[in-house]
Amino acid sequence: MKTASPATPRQDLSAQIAEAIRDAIVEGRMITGERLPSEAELAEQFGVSRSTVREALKRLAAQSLIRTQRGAFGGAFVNRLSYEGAYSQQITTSTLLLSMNAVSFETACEARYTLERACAPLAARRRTDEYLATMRAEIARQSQPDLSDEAFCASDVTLHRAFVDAAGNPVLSYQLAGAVEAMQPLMNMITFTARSRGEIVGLHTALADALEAQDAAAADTALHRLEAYTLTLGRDVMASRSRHGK
Amino acid sequence: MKTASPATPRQDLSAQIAEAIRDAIVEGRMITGERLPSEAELAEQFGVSRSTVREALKRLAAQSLIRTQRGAFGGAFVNRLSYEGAYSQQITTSTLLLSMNAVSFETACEARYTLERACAPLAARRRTDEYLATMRAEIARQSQPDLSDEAFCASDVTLHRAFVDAAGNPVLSYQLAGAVEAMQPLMNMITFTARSRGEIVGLHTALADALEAQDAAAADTALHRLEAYTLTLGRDVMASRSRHGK
DNA sequence: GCCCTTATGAATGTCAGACAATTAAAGGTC
DNA sequence: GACCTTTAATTGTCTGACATTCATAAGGGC
Repeated sequence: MKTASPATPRQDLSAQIAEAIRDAIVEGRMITGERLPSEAELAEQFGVSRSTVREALKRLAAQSLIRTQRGAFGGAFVNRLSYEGAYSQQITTSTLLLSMNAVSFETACEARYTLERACAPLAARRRTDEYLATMRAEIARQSQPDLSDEAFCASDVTLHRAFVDAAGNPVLSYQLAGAVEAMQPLMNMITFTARSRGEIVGLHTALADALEAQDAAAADTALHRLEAYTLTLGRDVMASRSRHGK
Repeated sequence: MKTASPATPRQDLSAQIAEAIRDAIVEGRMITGERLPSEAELAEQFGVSRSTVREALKRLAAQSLIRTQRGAFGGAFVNRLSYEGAYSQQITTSTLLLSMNAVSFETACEARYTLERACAPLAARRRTDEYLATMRAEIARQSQPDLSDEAFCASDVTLHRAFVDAAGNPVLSYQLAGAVEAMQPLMNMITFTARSRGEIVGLHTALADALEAQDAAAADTALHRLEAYTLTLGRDVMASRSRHGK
């Protein structure tokens, strides 16, 4: 049946088939939850072997466009692409992009805080007690002197995500997830002294206070100062790294 | 050799292998441009068949973590994850998220313009003649009355991406690419009247003027008004859609 | 009739082996 | 040295088989 596309043998068959199915999903010809034909049927439809179809399906699964289920009445189903799924993909891509050293600490830092500041007006307007409580709790945790650097960073991420979520826009949260989480590996390289922790906790407190008072300008200021301070910390690490060779 | 992980048979072998290789790449044990062992070698190393390895590799290829080359001295190579690659993945994920109707037009619109406004201060400070010229050119195109709605939307995207790129931060551009491009399918549903086009072109001109004058506040205002206007247009479409069934 | 156990069949997951297609490099010819 | 041919390595594809999973149907005990 192979329709023999005239001059498109540039890609693998599996890539072409993956693309065809992806288009069907994106264009709404297949709806969420719908079951794809079985691998054997797809193989026949596209005029290829089952292995080729399977490779195509694995490509789609890697983008979490479909999920597969074994057993009777199993098969491949169109995924809903939940926010969580989108988040994790977003984070994976962003982390990759940064970890491949194509991006300087300065650039990543600037992007992250610029985006975060964008949330400030919405967060100040919409913040609920729930998110405020999360931020306060993380600030308390960050004040414990026996906290490891990794745990401090993780808490930092949690706090900032609470701030972003307080803006009450899931698409914004999704976009920011990448920016905030992807910075963590870079932040993890920083050894936090007691003094720098104190400084950061102070700025976090200012941020939480601003949100509580629904003062967007104050939140903006706190984030500006946090960016500046993070930048100096990061620069120190980068400088000492390049001094000690690689 | 199968190390028989104690209690992790939750995933397919191909997914496990993909994850193992992905970790190796992310953690820097494999560097950009490096060649992976051949499929046959990987199959032996992991104690699985070649098909299983291939499925794992397809998963990684779908995330553009690797690229494959046929022939002698071919194989799978660790990809650099260029900005373009990251862009397109970002766009795919964002588009999917929006197109699956899990997101309202209002939410998407708010997120998009909130993020774009975040770029205003940087863009106003750093804008070069190049990006200004691109914006002016797109405004001129949008003023042509015989332009199709699709072309109008595409030009809109180009203009807004020029604005974002003017901020001079590639990470920011990458993050925004998703927000801006993913809106296009939603915008494409809008039929632009001559009046609405005029309104939009006027706001675009105000945005370009603000950038030229390096006036961040004016750019912010223009984007606010653009958001408000886009929202009314979108609401009209949604309303008429729900009236006419479906 | 009701519940528990046991087939059954359809589907994915995995394997093994084969061949085709591609490609860079080595070797040969002039 | 330039050009052509061979070669070997590697991915791409196909075929057929078996293992595994799992909802449903069938059967048996009470």
